[in-house]
Amino acid sequence: MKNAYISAVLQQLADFMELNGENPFKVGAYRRAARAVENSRVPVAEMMDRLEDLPGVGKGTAGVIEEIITTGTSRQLEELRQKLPSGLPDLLSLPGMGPKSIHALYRELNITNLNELKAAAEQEKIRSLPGFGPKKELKILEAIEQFQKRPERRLLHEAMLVATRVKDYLSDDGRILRVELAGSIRRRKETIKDIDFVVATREPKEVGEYIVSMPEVLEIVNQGETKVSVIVRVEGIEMNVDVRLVSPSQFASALHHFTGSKEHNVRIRQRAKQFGWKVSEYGIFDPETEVTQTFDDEAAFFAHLGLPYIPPELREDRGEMEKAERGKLPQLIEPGDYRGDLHMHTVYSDGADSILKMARAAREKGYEYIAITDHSRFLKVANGLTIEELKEQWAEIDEVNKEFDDFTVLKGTEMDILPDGRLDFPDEILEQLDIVIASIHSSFKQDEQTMTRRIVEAMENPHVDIIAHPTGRLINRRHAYALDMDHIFQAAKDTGTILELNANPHRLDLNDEYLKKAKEEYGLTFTINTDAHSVEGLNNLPYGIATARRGWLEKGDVINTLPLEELKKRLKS
DNA sequence: GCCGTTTTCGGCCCGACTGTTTTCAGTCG
Repeated sequence: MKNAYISAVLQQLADFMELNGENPFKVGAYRRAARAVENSRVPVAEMMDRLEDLPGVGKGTAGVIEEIITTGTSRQLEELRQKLPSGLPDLLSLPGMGPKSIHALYRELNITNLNELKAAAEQEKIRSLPGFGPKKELKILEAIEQFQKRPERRLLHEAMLVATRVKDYLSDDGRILRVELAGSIRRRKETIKDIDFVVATREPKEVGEYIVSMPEVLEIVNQGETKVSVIVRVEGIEMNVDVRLVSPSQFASALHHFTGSKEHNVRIRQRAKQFGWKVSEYGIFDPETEVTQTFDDEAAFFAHLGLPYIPPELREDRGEMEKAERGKLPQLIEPGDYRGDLHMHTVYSDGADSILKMARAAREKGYEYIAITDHSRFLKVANGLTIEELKEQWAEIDEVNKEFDDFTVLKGTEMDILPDGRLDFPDEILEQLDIVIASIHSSFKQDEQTMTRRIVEAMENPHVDIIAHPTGRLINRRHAYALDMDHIFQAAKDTGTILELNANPHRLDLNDEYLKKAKEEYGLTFTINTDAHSVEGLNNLPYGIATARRGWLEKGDVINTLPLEELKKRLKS
């Protein structure tokens, strides 16, 4: 039984308990247990005898976890399901609706799902309940409308485009003394709902006026002394932007606070409490001296709590606090560590630019090498190369290499793994290439066993160096193929195959969580590549680096940081 | 329900905002 399943049952149990009016701390305890299970590196089902080793798991929740492992569910959850309508937990996801309101509506008006809630609000039945009124009724209707429209989370690169425009505008005003991105976009999550900024100023009112008069603003959601919230449209992308206005001395604390994540902030406050202090967005308050300590930057903020600087990408409560406390934070990979891109396409297959143009653009970026990896003959839609065309390309690469004495173009391929698991080129071709990437572009719907075997067999070929975009997901568009990832990671370890982190912001594949798991549990090595189909595509690298950092990767985990000669040694012969 | 350099009971992260009140409960990030 997978940890994700056990964790989901615990979450459901917590939702139902909350709706049932249980002690909020008890509910919180179950949520914490769910998180601990989700984050456990070991399958929890294999550690039944020491469940209480998990942080936040005690006698009570250990018993429930054991029950879930043995019976697939929990008796308490089933009883609550009998008692409460199954649609109630869905209502928790409506903004402005918490357990108390939902339970009151159920108790007083027998509302059990979204449709009944909508009908009751439209018939103005809600306003007469104690604690509710006309405004709340209207808010409920708006929330339902918003929810049904489902404003999908935007991809990171779209959010960055909007954020960059807004930041430029903010930086132009002399009354704004400091400005930084905060929230999930600063942590570089793969999708973003709102763009958060923290701004330091002594004239919040005037700056608020300046913000709402930005030409790209479509709508002012909220304009106060401490927060301005607007909807902007930049190049057709509409997003919500929240700007927090603070005094210069509060800036560092506010930046930390609004960067989050929420879970990370909880851990920070708990630590401060050990010293008897209170952390808020304004600083760290010591009740004994009644002094609120402020900081010049985040590093000073962390130092005050006896911690090293924790990079934003790690602030997810995935173990960074424990590591920071012991001085064992990873030295995350930096953009400057990167020496060359090993996956890109040219006019030979479905790319837009020539080998020479790609090479020159990469050299301009300061790279020492690239690999040209056009598609193979099976992939007709992408104009995949025949063996003859591949050999013509080798001749051209040799010509291009004559132009440089400080830069090298490697001969590669992105070769298809065929639906039956065979590879698209024979070994006598593969052995002549510097680098062989294998990947799947067909028959996505095969079952888990077949799909996993396809990839594992490709890894077992002694010439295959890399598996590109291993799970095949397209964020917000297509799910990952059905794969047994533990099996894939084990096979990568056994065969010395390198897994790609594809930096295309639509892919980011492997994702942050798989990277962390593959590194920590299997000790794998990775490669970060843009999969560029044009010179512009090379610019996607920062999204790959950011995702690698979210996956706790260090320089030594990524082959693109190696000098050319060492890279060649690391690749299979 | 969990937990302990304030340790086996009594807390559990903090402050702002909103809409409902007439001093506060609920929700959010």
